[in-house]
Amino acid sequence: MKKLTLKDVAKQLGVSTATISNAFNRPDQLSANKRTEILEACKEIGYTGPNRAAQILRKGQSNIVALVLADSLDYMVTDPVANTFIQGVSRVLRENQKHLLLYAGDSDSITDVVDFVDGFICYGAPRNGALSTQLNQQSKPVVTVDFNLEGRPAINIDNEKASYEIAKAALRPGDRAAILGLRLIDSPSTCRIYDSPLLDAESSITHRRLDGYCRALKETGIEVATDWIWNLPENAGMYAVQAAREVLQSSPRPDVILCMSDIIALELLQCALTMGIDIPGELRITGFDGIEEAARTRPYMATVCQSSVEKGMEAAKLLLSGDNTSMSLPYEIKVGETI
Amino acid sequence: MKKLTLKDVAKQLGVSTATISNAFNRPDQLSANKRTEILEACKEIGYTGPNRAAQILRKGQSNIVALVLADSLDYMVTDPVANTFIQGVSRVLRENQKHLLLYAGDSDSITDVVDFVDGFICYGAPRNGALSTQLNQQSKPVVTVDFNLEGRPAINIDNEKASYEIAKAALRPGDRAAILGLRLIDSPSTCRIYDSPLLDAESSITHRRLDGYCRALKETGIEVATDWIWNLPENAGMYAVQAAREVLQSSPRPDVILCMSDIIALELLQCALTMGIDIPGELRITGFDGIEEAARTRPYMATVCQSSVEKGMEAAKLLLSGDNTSMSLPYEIKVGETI
DNA sequence: CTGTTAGCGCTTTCAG
DNA sequence: CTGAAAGCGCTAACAG
Repeated sequence: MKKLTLKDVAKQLGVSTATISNAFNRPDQLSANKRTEILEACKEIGYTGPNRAAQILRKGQSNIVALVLADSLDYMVTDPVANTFIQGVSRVLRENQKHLLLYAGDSDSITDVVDFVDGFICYGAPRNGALSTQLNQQSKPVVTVDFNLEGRPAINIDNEKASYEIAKAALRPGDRAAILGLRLIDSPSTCRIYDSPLLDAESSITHRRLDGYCRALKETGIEVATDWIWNLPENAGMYAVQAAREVLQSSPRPDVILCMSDIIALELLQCALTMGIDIPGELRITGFDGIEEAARTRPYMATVCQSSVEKGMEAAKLLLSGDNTSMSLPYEIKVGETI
Repeated sequence: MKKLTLKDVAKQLGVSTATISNAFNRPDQLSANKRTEILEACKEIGYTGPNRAAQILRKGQSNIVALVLADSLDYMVTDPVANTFIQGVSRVLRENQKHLLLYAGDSDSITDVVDFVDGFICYGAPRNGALSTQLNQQSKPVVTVDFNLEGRPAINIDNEKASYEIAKAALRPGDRAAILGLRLIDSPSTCRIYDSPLLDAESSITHRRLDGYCRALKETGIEVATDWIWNLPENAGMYAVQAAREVLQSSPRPDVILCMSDIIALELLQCALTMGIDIPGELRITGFDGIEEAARTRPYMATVCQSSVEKGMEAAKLLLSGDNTSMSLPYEIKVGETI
């Protein structure tokens, strides 16, 4: 049995195509009676409504929102921070009957979808920088998160300030301090940064975090050499373990280690405990993000809690509202038991 | 500046629309020279290729695959098992230039997307049973995972056998045993099942797991009353904590607790350790799934490892291949340190 | 309130 | 290899 078209149905019911269309899309254009009559008849003969593909072309609207993630879905989908963000987004989209298309930030271009999605939420700077340009050149709404695109509304937290505050809480004068950073330089593996050229030093949030750490360090009278700053290419346990081992085996060992994510901090904590290091007696650790697992761990991780769910919800709301107003979301310093 | 259409471009370049279309879609229809010449000219004037919305309508193909999850995205997106599955799916889709649309299993219907997606991967029985019917009635390819749909290819592991084996490994004659189950009955909160009507007893994989446990229990000469079987509505820590408390406070306390997921088992382990219970001396625990966190925990969880990444990859491959052959994937019993 | 009609932008036959 | 033309299925303006 071939799929029914609106035209078939109109013929069968002996009314015009406009009437069928209106019955589904514009209730005000026909009497309530006629409408329910038509809708029932449609149900009876198995017509579930106008073909969406045709609607998309005709209306220029698909009810699909693309969520452009910073990196390949492969990485992103297992990152707990990204996940809670997606959770927030999906909650609002669902309320508004929109659908969610996941788009990888290392894709070649957005041309595959730009013609039919209703808008973009861009979570973090796409690994492929060309996407940023393309996103900005097209005319559909874009909301950026943890990242800025000229002229587009953005949602952020104050990463510099948050990092400054958590570092201040952890540091004591005379400390030896190390930093486990994220995407500070362009390297495919865990390594110390030395004087490698910095990656997106102007725009990336991890550089803002570094700025915050550095301000706190300076104020406390502590210097950190670039061989005490590690770079992880991705926020994944596997890279964190390597960095954790390297830093814990340094001699002399640092008194404080500032980590740019909870994943990193947790892995470090695990390593340290295994080595029999007393936390926070011999070593203080701070994280960033406030993921659930960080709260489950004993001792509780000192970290910056940002509500990713809310971030996601706000991003989706902002996109759907069409507003062009950026916003800065609150965060919370959780002192925990590791400093 | 208005967006260019294929027609505009054809006029500007002084060729027919068919030629432009062919240049983009069917290289064999024109000389290589002409083709690159056209493609370059297009790039120059800023035409990135045929409008996708129109292509979708015309070709009946969108390169979008819908992943129908068992429940709302809200729940699913933070479930580590689901996430690794999505990871697998996305990896294969990306290789094949397909895009991923996440679809909630508690949606009202699939009509919003059925007209334009190229196919469906259905991960677990959708909470809204109507979706199953609709999926089966439409003509686009469907692959089911951890679940069966008449006439459609399915990917599963042998849940009954795996559960039997892990239970056998954990049980000793004379044990008192309890079960922490998942979606066995229709209840919105954690509770014992007693003799509530079972939910999808025929088709659900958690009932297969229960079958496996029961076979092992019987063989070992152990009886488990229905007030020693708990039901969790979702695979989430919050429900697990409640069940864990209830079961650990039972008196006499069980010697073995069989959990239908690692999330449940981990939460139980945590509770037990907090209460000072010796694992496995005073209490043995088994999980199911083999999530990463279960391997990070000390003592290591005894569990059934199934590779969700592979499941996802196989599901996507199967969908794209158009084959109609179901498959059963291997699993591995990991004895761990909790039994 | 209903029917007619011109496209939305493209693909693909078909004749040249 | 090219150009003309018929739709894919629908919506919305317009005239009745």
